[in-house]
Amino acid sequence: MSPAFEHAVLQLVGQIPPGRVSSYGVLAQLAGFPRHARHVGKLLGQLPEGHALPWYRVVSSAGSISRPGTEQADWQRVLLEQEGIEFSASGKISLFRYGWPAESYTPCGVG
DNA sequence: CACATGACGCGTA
DNA sequence: ATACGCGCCATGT
Repeated sequence: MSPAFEHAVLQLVGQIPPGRVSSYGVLAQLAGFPRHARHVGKLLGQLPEGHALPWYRVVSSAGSISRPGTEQADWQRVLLEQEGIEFSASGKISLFRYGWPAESYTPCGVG
């Protein structure tokens, strides 16, 4: 992937406020690379251990944590809950409520 | 070039 | 709401 892609995505991830979440697809689009959702996930997975980015604030478009069953997923849920995010019984997050930026998660794109 | 893989997303059943 | 199939784009074999 182009450095521009990585730069844009990583910067966006850093902009996600505590207690809020964003999704792969939305980040890709905001970064200027629509339909590159998979690459956002790829990028986050390639992040080194000592990074300061809130990678855990990124979930799938359905509001669920990716790669269930892995330590990453387990840890991610804990971190999100620590920021006050609530999970449904099926382990999903309400993007309508916690999604960031809000414009990207409102029914008609209007706030 | 063909085939397989991946922290995804959407439409349909 | 859940499960399956297919599209998407880059990378490795």
